[in-house]
Amino acid sequence: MDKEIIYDIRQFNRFYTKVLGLFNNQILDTDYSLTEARILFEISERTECIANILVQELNIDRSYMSRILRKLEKEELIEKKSSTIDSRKSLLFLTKKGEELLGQINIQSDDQIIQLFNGLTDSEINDIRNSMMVIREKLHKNRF
Amino acid sequence: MDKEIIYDIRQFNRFYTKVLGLFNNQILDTDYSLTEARILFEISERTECIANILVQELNIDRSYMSRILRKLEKEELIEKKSSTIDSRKSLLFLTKKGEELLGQINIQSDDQIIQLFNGLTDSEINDIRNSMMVIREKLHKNRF
DNA sequence: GTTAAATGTGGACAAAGTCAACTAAAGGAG
DNA sequence: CTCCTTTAGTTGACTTTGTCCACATTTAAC
Repeated sequence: MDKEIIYDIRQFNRFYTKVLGLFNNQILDTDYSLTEARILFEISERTECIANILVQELNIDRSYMSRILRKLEKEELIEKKSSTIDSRKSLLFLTKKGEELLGQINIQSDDQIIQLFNGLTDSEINDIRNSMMVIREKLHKNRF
Repeated sequence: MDKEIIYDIRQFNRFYTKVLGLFNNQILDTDYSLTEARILFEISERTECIANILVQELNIDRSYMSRILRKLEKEELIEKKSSTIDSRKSLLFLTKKGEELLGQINIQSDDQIIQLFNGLTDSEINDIRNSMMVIREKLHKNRF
């Protein structure tokens, strides 16, 4: 593989690390971290969500996940319901309060995107979007 | 701005958070963190690098940066030379050992890229690369 | 039925990051 | 030059985040 291509990819990775870093630090007038937000998001997207899926999906240590979930439960953002078919597992659900928080987070995240694209023309925005789709599709095929 | 576009962008951001996460956790059979690697990289890229530039560029707290640099100096990866024209500043340089480490890190990082693209055709790789260039250019114009 | 694997928890700890107070030097404005 | 402000960096005390290991329980596999 060409050195120059690798160079460009790494340059993009550094660049996008910075973009995401700004996004994720800025994340939230709420008192919750990016990780917690991602967990809430994943729970809301899945019909039968258990801790171990989150561990794999978000690449977080099991014990750490356990503690985060306990905290979220304590703050009544999520509920755990022990599975009837496999009592090792707990099914995870957002509470009303959790859904509301996630809603807030989504609004703020949308705002961040809007700011990121502020000043660009519709056509430029569309170019970026299409480029993102290309990257995601191609790499997705390839294990991600 | 269209809801659907925002949705796609955020999907990409989640996706690429995961990609970079894997990269950066995997980062290194060496005993150094991503942040330390980035600092070494930035020092090597600049002719007159001082701590405060790194603070701004990498978005890291001043006090934290101070400690990291002290550690890197102690491990003889970098050197500080107090500026003659402004004695508040220290100019930062990689030592031989630091350059060697960065070299190793670069080799490993290149390998990661190669793995990421493993199985894709040259044409697909080029599509991805071009897409990355588009994103970087357009967003770069826009403050990043 | 015994062994192995999966799921989750808890303790103890280490690494990463933050906040505020501080020193010291440089850059003005008068 | 003197006073004030800004910039660069350091230090202490702290919180948050993340890791490692041992463990209990339950299910799956042979």
